[in-house]
Amino acid sequence: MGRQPCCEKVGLKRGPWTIEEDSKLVDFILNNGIQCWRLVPKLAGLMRCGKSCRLRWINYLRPDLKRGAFTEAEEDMIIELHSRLGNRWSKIAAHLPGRTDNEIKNHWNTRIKKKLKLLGLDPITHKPIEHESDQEIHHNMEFQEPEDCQILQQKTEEALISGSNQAKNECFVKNMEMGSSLMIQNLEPMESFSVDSWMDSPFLWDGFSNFGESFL
DNA sequence: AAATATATCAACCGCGCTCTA
DNA sequence: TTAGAGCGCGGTTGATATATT
Repeated sequence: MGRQPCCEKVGLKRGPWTIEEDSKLVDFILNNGIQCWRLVPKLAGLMRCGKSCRLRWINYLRPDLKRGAFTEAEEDMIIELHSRLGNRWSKIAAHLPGRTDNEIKNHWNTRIKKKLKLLGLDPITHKPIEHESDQEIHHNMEFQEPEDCQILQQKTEEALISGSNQAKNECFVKNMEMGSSLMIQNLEPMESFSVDSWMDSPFLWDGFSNFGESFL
């Protein structure tokens, strides 16, 4: 026998909130405060469950919420806190006034995780990702279409000659995606991008700044 | 311009914890 | 002590927006 549902779901509205619903909820909470979430929808005249009201208020309607993109300082803080606290989003959110656990969790999953991976860091342990063993590299290469490798290698060389940072970065990301450490090692101008040293490369950081918002 | 893929984020779900009778 | 109610949390889903082909 499972746990009983938090409320009678029959006849309850679900999905995105309307402006009218939002204003009903805000009006009610500002005038009455919150004693019991289960009673809020009934008293506020909403066809929602208490849980849904709570979530809407906490994640969207609270007047103290900060809107807009995360700043670099906030991102750094999230990374630092995550390294200490793990996926305890509410604990992390407690250190970032105006940000919700849901918002931080979403931002982590969609952006910061990728950013860390590109920096060669494991988003779970926050440690540098281990080099693939030679065996694994060879294994990967076996499953790589040789034509694809050739095309990528050619494009990488062209990018290096062209001097375009954007082109270089595109090729670099593709190289990383293909897990083709061997290809990178085989290209003399790209040697500085062995996993050991690529994080220190001015080329890489220039590239990141060029990515700007689209990268982050 | 249309179709398809990918990214983003609001909202939901279910579990576990805490409180209370 | 225990069972049930309510709340909060973290994982997941799905709708929408945006980018790419």
